[in-house]
Amino acid sequence: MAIPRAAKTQRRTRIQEEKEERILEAALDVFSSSGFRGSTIDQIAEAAGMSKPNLLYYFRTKEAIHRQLIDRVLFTWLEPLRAFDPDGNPESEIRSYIRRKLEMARDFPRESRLFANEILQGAPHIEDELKGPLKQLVDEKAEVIRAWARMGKIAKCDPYHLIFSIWSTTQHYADFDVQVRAVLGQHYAGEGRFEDAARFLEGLFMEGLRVRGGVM
Amino acid sequence: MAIPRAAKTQRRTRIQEEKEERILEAALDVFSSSGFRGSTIDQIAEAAGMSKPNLLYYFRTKEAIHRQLIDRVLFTWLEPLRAFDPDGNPESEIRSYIRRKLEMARDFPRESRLFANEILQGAPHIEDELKGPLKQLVDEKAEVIRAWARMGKIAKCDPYHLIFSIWSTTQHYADFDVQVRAVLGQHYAGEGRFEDAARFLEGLFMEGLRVRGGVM
DNA sequence: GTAATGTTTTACCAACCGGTCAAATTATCG
DNA sequence: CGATAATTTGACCGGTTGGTAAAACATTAC
Repeated sequence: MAIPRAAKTQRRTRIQEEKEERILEAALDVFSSSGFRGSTIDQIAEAAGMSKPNLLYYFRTKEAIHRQLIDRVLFTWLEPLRAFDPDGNPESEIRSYIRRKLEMARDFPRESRLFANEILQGAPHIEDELKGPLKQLVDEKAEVIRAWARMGKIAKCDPYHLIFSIWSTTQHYADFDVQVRAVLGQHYAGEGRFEDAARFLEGLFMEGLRVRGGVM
Repeated sequence: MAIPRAAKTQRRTRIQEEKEERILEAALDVFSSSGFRGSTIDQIAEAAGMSKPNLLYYFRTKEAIHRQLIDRVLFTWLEPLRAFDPDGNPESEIRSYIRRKLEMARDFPRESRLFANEILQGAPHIEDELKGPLKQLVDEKAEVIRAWARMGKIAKCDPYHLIFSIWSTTQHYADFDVQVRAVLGQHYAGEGRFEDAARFLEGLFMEGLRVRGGVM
């Protein structure tokens, strides 16, 4: 009997693991460039090299694929912020946070766009995660930044808007890649733009946060 | 005979103007929150309070609505950058550019999201405008900024990445509004976040661009 | 080998989608 | 008023969409 929809079984087979991985990989491609509503199961199935009913054997609905993808991405996406060390040196912590976020924009642009698409369209699937775990993490790190400012290690500033500005400036290179490419023209070639961006952003934030007359 | 599809006539009637406006207004709502592919004519028609065939009497295709909307938005969207004055004071020019972009994010978030959706999904409808008029304008203003740096009025920096960072930080408050709301929680209420953002961003960019040891 | 389980395919469905058509209705103008 | 043009509606169409059912096929366990 062929009842079990890959869920009834306790143990996942080798084929299941492979196929699910292939589906998620394909879905990342499709969802990140068309958004949830604009993507079709057929597109994902084709990108994954299988038929639609076959794909639906592994994931019962389009939502199920999307949810699993979002969950996975959200976790790794916050990794750099989690790594923010309260006991570290403020300058190097912020500098390396910027650098890591920029590396992620460079190396995982699809993940960034998947996330951006979701937020842009009102985050219908992840509102809870934003208000829960995300807010909690940001609150925690904001307090760290505030403490640094109190100790005079960096200029006084609103830590939330500081974090927003680091998010937006770095993710811009993934999310608005087409625009960046159009504007930079020939200078876009290769990955040089990421080095230029890193230099610019590190300069901006380091000078912008420097305590006047002192060293960070 | 009822042939004319609102195009054959030279003169637009009062009804035509009103209805077209209502359709574009409704389409802005729908497109900005679902993207092009994710939006349906039915949704737009319902939001505009008319039947689908009636809507299609004014705009022949879904693309036609979208194109007109994009054209209109793109023009006003670049207005602040156009206003950038080469002969003005660098500090106040940059400061007021930031402020104006932030005001637009506050007052026209749907327009920002429409644009963001389009870029995110690969800008299939406006690639030419990005590579043409947009690039040209940015090139021109980048040269202005570079000149200011050469004259020692602001710190040396890559003008393109400066512009990108102003775009991204300001538009973030429109495009990622849901996330900003989730993270700020109760502090999101009202429009105070825009004043906080303005204060933070002006500080960041003003200090970040200040020539060390001198005044801008 | 064979029986049980796991995987893939073919055929299909109801709902939705962008868009058309012709007829009915309403506004405009002399 | 009547005629003409502008607008609105309802019925419809072919193609796509998310998803299902069942049978065919492959794999594994004994």
